[in-house]
Amino acid sequence: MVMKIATWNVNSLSVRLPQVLAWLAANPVDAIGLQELKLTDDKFPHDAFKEAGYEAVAFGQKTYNGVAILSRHPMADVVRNIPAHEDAQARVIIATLDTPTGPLRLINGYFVNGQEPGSEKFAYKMRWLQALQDLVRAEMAAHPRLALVGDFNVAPEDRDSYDPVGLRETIHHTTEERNHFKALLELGLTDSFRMFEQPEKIYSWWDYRMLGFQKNRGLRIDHILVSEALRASVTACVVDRAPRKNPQPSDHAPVVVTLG
DNA sequence: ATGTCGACGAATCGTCGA
Repeated sequence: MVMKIATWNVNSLSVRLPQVLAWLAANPVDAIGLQELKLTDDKFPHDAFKEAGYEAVAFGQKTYNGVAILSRHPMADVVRNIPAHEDAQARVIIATLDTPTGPLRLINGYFVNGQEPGSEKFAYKMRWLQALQDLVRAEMAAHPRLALVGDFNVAPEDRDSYDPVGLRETIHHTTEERNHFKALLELGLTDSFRMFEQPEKIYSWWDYRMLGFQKNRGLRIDHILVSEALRASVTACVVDRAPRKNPQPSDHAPVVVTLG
């Protein structure tokens, strides 16, 4: 029973809905975490996704942020944001997917960007990452089959950046951010992309400016982490660059994990 | 500092965030 789970920062679901529907038609994944919806829940296109075969749970807000999970399998026990962490920004949604191989806890996050080290936004990123870590620890204790997906806004290693030297200790590259990523791995999660031999210079985000995509000046900041119980069934993890070539693309590409 | 998107409010652009 092959199952696929994806993550995609769509940078405005209103603008990107046709592309998301087209991608799902070509890639009928079991579930996908979406980030940066930039719309309120009353505007969430439940009907369009239902026609495509997906139930959705959403946690949106006006203008910024906003996350959702689409699933072909029934969802339950939905959590919005980090319960122990007061936050005006809609960045996390969690659901249990009732899959043929058993329940799968899916945590979908739009991690804080952080602007630049030393800024107030960076301090918020650090607090948020700590709160998320505590939440993931608790979720893992309750749900052995767990995946953490989303736009992490962290390039975990130098090979995840087009210019690790020039961008050393800048945002997405700092030791503090990378330590938070490592802390998630130390909880027992595995970066599914790095379970496999991958081509060099594979990224999931490219700046809109300066022909970033055309020059492959990107970062791998969108990730799918899996728990020990899921790890054995992972057979592939790929970035799908194709949607980045669309007219009016998101600045991010989808990442897809296959569970065999 | 710049570049390019997208949302927003109050403009037919300026500002913010990424």
